[in-house]
Amino acid sequence: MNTSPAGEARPAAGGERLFGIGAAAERAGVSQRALRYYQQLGLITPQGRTPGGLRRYSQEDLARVARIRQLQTLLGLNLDEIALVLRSEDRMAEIRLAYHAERTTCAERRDLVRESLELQQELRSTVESKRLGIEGFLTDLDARIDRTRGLLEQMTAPAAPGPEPASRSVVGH
Amino acid sequence: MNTSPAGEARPAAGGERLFGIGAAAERAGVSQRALRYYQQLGLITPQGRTPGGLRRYSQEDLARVARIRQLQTLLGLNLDEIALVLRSEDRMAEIRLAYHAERTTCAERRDLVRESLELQQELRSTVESKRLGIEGFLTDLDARIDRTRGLLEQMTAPAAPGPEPASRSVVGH
DNA sequence: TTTAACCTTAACGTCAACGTCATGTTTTTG
DNA sequence: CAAAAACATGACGTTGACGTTAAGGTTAAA
Repeated sequence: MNTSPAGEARPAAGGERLFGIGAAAERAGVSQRALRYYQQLGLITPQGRTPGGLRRYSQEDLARVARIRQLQTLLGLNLDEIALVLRSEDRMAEIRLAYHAERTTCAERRDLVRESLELQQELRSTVESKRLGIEGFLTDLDARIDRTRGLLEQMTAPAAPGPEPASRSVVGH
Repeated sequence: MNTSPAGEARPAAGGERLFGIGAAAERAGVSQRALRYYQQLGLITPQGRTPGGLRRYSQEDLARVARIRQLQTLLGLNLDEIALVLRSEDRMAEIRLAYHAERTTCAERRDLVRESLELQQELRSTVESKRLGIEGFLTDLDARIDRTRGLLEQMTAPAAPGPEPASRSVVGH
């Protein structure tokens, strides 16, 4: 990671402020290399370039990077799978816009929407199962923690006043 | 992955049936290489070996492999982190047994228990945040799915009978 | 006992997701 | 405008988690 002093946002004329790759990387919490790599894989395209060829990232771009990271770390998808998801989402937005403008419903687009819906539902089911898994893991872990706490209590307070050796609930210290 | 015909369990004498690495791998849903690799990293040690040196896995071993996979795929931990978790769990079980046998509470062990508790709590917090993240992701995804469904409906049924163009709920097909 | 199936260790290969130069360009700052 | 800071492209390096031979031993079945 670079030790650059946090480059500023550059307002051009319209008002949408853009970031150089350094500032963008810092804000997104990834390396510059990662940003270039994502671009190479077609995951993002910085909103523009300076006349000299330097990348300029918009906040929208940054949000996209955040989404990439989310899909990566939360769901454990690899970058190819992420590309699929993002492309599908992009197509949806595009179609939505087109539909909003001209009210034409051509069958080709309908099929694309159907396709997107299926992918979303597939994604949903994998995420749901992941949620269940994590939930199960958590309750199990809580049980373990309870037991560990119990043991620790027993070890620290050896003289028990009450004559009940078979208790198993948390007292909420 | 091997195309071996699903080796059988080998009952020795006591009754605890053991599996060769092929059968173990198949049951655990990992490759033989993975099992050896886990062993190399100290994550598992097959319960025993044949006189000739072949690994024998118990069901307990298989459960351990399942836990490794769980920590890997569900939480996204790497094998080094998994090693830490498992070692801590092992120490806990050991101490629990020792405490059960001789009632002695030496300070050294108490500290280990405390240490384990802290690790468990740390793990819990990361898992909890992961759960929250996934939950958020899911509700967001559900909203997206809703919107996609809505668009699809609009595109398939263009002739609207009722004069209300601003509806936004699911009808539950 | 002789296979055939299964297993051993050792060593090199692979693949994703970047990290890390090297070298030259662009932009910003004083 | 000159130096400093930020960036571009290209190419090679790294790391984790295995995959894949290679060259043999072990075990179960016939």
